[in-house]
Amino acid sequence: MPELPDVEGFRQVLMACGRRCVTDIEVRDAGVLQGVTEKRLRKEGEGRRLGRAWRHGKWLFAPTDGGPTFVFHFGMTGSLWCCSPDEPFAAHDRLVLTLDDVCSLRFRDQRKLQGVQLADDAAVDRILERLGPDALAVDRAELKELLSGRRGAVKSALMDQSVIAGLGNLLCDEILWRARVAPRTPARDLSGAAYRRLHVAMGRVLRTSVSAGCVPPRRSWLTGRRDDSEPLCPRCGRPLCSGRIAGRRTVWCPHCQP
DNA sequence: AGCGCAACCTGGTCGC
DNA sequence: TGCGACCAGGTTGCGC
Repeated sequence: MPELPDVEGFRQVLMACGRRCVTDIEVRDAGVLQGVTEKRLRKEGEGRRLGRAWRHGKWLFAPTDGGPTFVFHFGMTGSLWCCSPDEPFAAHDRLVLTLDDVCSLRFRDQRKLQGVQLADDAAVDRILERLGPDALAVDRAELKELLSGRRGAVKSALMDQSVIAGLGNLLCDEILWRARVAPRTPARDLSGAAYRRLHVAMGRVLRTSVSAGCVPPRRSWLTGRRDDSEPLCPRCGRPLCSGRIAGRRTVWCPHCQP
C-alpha cells in the first residue's frame, strides 16, 4: 500500500508529534525489527529527542539529537499512528514509541514485509545510495536521463527504486495512463513528447496524492476503477486490460495507451 | 541489463 | 464449516 504519498502522510504524523523525547519503547512484535535487537533499540533509542523527520522515496527517517536515526519502511501494509497512550492497541501495532509520556507513536503492520531500523549516519547513507532521486524532486530533463537508456518496459523502470524512488504499482499505472503511454513500451523508445507527458502526469498525480495521503480511488482515476469486476476506462469508457509486468498486476487502457 | 521467480509475512476471498 | 489455492499497493536475491 504505502507509496510516496502515504509515506509523506506518515511523515506528517511524525511532524505533528513535534520534537519530543522518546521516553519509552515497547516492542510488541520483534518481527518488525531489522538489524537491531529490542535491547539495543531501547538502550540507544530511549531518552533521545526526535529531530525533524524526512523522507526519501518510500523510506521515512526520524533522526534524534546526537543519536541514531529511526528508519521506517512500510512494506505493503505498514502505517504510522499517533494517539494517546491510553488508546487500546490495534491488532497489528508492532512497535510503540512513547513521547514525553503524552503521545503514543505506533508502527502498525499486518504483514511485516519490511520494518524498523536504528541507523547511524553511515547506515542511512547505505540506504540512500541504493535509491534513485525522490520522485517529487525529478524534473523533466532528469526523468528522461534516468529512463531513456533503458531497454526494458517503462513501467519496470518507473517501479525500480534504484532509478526513481517512491513510485509503487498503483502510482505507476496511474501515471502511465494519464500520460497515454503503454506500460510495456521500452523506455528508450519513448518520444520527447511522451517524456514530457510522463513528467507532467507524474507531477500532477504525485501532488494530488500527497494532498490526499494516498493514491485517491476516484472514479475519474484509473486507481478508482482497477478493482471493478469489469473495469472501464474513465476517459474513453472502453474496457481496461489487465496483465503482469515486472511481476506486478498492471492495468491499462489499450485504446488510450497504444 | 533486465526479466521472471521465490522468498519474506498475513489475511481475505473464492471454489469445492 | 473447513480447506487449499490464489491474490494483494513492497523489497531482495538468485538464476538465466
